[in-house]
Amino acid sequence: MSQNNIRNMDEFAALCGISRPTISKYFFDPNSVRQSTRDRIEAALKEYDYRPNIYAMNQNRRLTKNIGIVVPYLADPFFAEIARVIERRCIDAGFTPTLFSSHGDQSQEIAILDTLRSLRPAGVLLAPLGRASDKAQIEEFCRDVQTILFDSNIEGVGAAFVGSDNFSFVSQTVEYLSRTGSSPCFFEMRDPANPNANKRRHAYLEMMRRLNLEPHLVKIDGAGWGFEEIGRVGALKVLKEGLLPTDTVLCSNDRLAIGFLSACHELGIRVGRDEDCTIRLASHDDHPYSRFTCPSLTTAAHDYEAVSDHAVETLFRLIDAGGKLETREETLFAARLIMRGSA
Amino acid sequence: MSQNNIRNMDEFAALCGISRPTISKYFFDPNSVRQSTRDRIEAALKEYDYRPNIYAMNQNRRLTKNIGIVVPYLADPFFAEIARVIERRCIDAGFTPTLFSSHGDQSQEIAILDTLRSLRPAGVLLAPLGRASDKAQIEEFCRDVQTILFDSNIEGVGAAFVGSDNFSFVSQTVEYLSRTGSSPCFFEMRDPANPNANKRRHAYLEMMRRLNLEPHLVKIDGAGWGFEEIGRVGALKVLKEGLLPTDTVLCSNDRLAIGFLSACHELGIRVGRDEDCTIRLASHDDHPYSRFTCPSLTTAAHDYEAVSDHAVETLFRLIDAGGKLETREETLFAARLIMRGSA
DNA sequence: TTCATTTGTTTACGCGCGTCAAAATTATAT
DNA sequence: ATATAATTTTGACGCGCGTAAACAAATGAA
Repeated sequence: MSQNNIRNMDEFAALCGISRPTISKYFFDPNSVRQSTRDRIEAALKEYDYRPNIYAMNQNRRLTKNIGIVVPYLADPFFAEIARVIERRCIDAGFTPTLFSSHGDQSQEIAILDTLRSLRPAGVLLAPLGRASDKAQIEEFCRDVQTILFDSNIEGVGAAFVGSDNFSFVSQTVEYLSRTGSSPCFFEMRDPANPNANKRRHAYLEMMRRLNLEPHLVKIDGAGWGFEEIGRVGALKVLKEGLLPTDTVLCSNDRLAIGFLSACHELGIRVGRDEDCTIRLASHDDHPYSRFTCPSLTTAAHDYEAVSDHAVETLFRLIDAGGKLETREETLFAARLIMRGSA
Repeated sequence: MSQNNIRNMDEFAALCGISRPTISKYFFDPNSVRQSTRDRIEAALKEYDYRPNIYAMNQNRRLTKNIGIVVPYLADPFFAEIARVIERRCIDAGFTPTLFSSHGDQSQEIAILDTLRSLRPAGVLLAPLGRASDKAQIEEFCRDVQTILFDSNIEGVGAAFVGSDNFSFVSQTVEYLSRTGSSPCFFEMRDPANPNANKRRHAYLEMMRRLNLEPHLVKIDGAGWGFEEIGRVGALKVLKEGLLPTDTVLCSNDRLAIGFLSACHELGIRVGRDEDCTIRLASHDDHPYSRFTCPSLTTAAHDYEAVSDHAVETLFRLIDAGGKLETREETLFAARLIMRGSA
């Protein structure tokens, strides 16, 4: 490894014995130059460890190699996990991902889109806040920047949507709970921030209809992204006032269920399928912590990998196609039922 | 709002009726121009919503306005939370933070430092992996880039360190547990990834010595960042084999404790201070989920805000000082004992 | 009003690289 | 070997802005 005296691409090109335009071409896409020249460049690269100035690179490129990843709430390990996988895929494909979290806040989501615009990214993977999103602004953003939506859909916005099939989640849990005991009521926020919540409610109602069972919706108050606390407070109220219509509860998502379990423990109510338990509880998402709750949560799991992979892959197709897919694709992945202690 | 036809700073300057160098100055620091000109620029900014090209800006600036934030493991809500606060502070101060997670992996940590180097940031806030870090590489990085270490210290590396006072954490929990019941054993990983773990062990031993109590270390196997699972498996083994020397357990951190609780539940062991409980459990960190465990966790809380604020503030001082503080500062913040159900 | 000080203007250059067109070279196929 | 296609080189320009120096204008206190 020699001294790193190389100030610019010209000097590096001279050391390689290759012209600068070719070097430039190589850095945009290593496969765009002949194998033999690629080898020579990479040998020199190893010896002198030169790296082109990213600012100068991106200034005049039609398209940068940046990819924006936006999640609504990074403190939720679900999003942290999915962001991790997506990040990995982008890097492996030669892109530079940048991670943003809206932190559950509309103004921050808008600010992120603004920042992204000036980054001129090759593409963006956006999981919108949902109900709290300023849809007009997102729509406008998607007109300017190649964007794939994930997790939370906004009809007609973005080049494609990749997410989980909420009906698959709920149908499996409802079917399982009904088959192995009494049928569940559905525990959810009155005013859910995430549109998936609405889809899940509809799926619950539909499944109960199909199974010819009477549906019960238990709606609790609360706003924001502190779902555990909302679930805990809501469950305390419901349990104390005896408002629970069934002994089997299906939570809209795991974080609410975590709060529900906390409330049960506070009240000395045992949850699970043992004889001394009075409540069965199940949920959706397979939150990273759901296997460590007490009891561990029976839930329906996202196919993280499939969602991440397909979102990234769709974005790459979009980029390759120069920003146009024939139609706006919507891809939904099925859930996998995970049976644990709580139901 | 007019059309956004403005292609560059020259055009915007013309529309303002102000010279381009002054506009340039304004964008580097709005306070560096006279109030009256600032007003004129901002009025024009509102009307035409021009934004300078960040790539051209950063290409020739001595110092960019970028700040890198690096955490070891973003799926841990503790780091997600601290990153959120730091991000906010940076934005408010007119900087552009970029968040990176090493995902518990040395090679990724190194890759991040490499990326950061070419971003030429004004400063970096780095929480190293700890034991898994390549210290030589980090040291070299810190020589080139203004860096403040946080959470996990590396002696002598970086311009300053900001973290929590592990002795404060452990002394409070040990004192509390010993005062209100039998004295605790210390439950930890045999080979902890984080240097804080070692500090906590020493603090435990020191506190037990001071209180004239016999210390007991319970070391469990496991590697990586899946602390909950490591704690669960370790606790299962310890509990099943009757290796627990006391009925009071102090976990090195909350994530291990979450695993411990899970194991207890599996084995039908009740945890808490009620009469029918056989184990008391406490821990450290005040993990965002620790209030929702069953039972809720008695723990020692980080002063998130203080750590974040002071880290950011120290970095700003460093930047203002042109990259040199008189001495390498190490600032530790005390913990706050949070009494909950588990002990 | 006067003079020193702060602030803004003019002019001009350079940063590091993208990109283009035409020419030269190399690889591949016939 | 020759024709054709693919790749690289040469030479040159421009991107959008930072920055420096010399000068002009505005400000503010005496």
